[in-house]
Amino acid sequence: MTTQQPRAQERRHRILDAALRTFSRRGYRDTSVDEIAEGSRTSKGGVYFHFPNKEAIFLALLNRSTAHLLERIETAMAAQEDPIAKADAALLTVLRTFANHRALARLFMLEALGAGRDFHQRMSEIRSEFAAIIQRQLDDAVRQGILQPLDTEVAGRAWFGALAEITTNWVFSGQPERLEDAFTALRPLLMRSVGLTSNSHLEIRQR
Amino acid sequence: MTTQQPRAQERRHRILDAALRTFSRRGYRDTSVDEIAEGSRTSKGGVYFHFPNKEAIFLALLNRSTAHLLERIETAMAAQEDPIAKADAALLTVLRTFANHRALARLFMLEALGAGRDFHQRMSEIRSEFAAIIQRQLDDAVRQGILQPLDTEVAGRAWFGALAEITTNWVFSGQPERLEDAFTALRPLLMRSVGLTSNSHLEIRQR
DNA sequence: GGAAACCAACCGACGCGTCGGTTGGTTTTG
DNA sequence: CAAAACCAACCGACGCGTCGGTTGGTTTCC
Repeated sequence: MTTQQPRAQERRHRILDAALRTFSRRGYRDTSVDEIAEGSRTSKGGVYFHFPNKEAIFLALLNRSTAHLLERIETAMAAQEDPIAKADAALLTVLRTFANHRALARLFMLEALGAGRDFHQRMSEIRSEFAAIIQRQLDDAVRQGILQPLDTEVAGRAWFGALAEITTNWVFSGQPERLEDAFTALRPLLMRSVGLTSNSHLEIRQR
Repeated sequence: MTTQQPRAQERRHRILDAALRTFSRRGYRDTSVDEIAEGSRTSKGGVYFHFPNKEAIFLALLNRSTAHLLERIETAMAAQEDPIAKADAALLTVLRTFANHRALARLFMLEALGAGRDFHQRMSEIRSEFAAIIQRQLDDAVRQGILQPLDTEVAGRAWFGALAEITTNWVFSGQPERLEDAFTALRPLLMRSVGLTSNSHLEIRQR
């Protein structure tokens, strides 16, 4: 293997970056591979050297983005002790990431769902993955006696769903201007929903 | 518009019914007009007599379905006195309708997003419309002193988002088997989220 | 009979994926 | 060490199927 890989690696990244830009601006179906090639200062042939087909580009992008987001979530959660604080940190991380990368938010909230049958399976997994992160923390909280027992699976999904709806609406309409603002209103709702009075347990933390 | 013949009206309905079936089974983009024509025992030309283009078919379908669902919600809400009960009835109506018409759920939760840019606007409106219905009831509840003041807009969206997530997951995975079952777990969460203890206010009502 | 409703056949654009060919760096060899 | 051989990476024109939409003629209904 004649080591020419760094250049190729970088090209591959460029392709995925261009794909994110274009998919999130024009949607999966309306994006042509030619556009991605142009956006990544490559050629169609170059794109097809790195990916077998258009679908694979999208899937790779989805996986890369998911992995990146999960990583950030892990880090943020690791900085917290309390399971509720961990769950809270996870939500906040998602919100902040999307707030700073609207294209990413578009991708996850709109385009990925609309990209067609073949991606539904993967999207279902990803959504469940995020909900499961919440669920695990709630389970811990119940185990530690912080929460009364409850259906944590539904609660995890409900929390995620609430967050997703706020985010989707922001993607659609740009409201509220600062996405994080919505969270200050959402947080007490979520806390109360699992039986925590606003100030009983969770102290609002740094930043 | 020179009085539509009853036969033509019926044909138009058949087209929309076929469109619902096909769009929800194969998605907007993957559905060809030929398929809709075939599914409605018409011809392509016949379809194009009733609708100017494919987009209009989808939009008409979306609007018809939305109107129908809103109507059911209105009816269900009218049977309740209490604003919280009204909100609850609205959610339950949505859930039941989707539970009985999975194709409709697919359409709203998945395919509508994949139909392209032009539909995002309309979908945003529809989502906001549903959230606003909840919001109005919460506002009433606050006004009547049933609830402590809270950000009802966020709460309305959060409620809707939680419901949507549960439903979307059901569309994806078929879990839980009976969609209504999820609501029995979700309801107390929602109630608590706005500061109602499970049994303080709302009595579980008939059916 | 004539307008409304319907139809089969047709058209043209578009986009995915392919494929023959190029490039520029790396390894081999005399 | 330099020429020859090699190869991963890259390029872009084009074939081909698909599909939205059109058209000109036919049937149905008043």
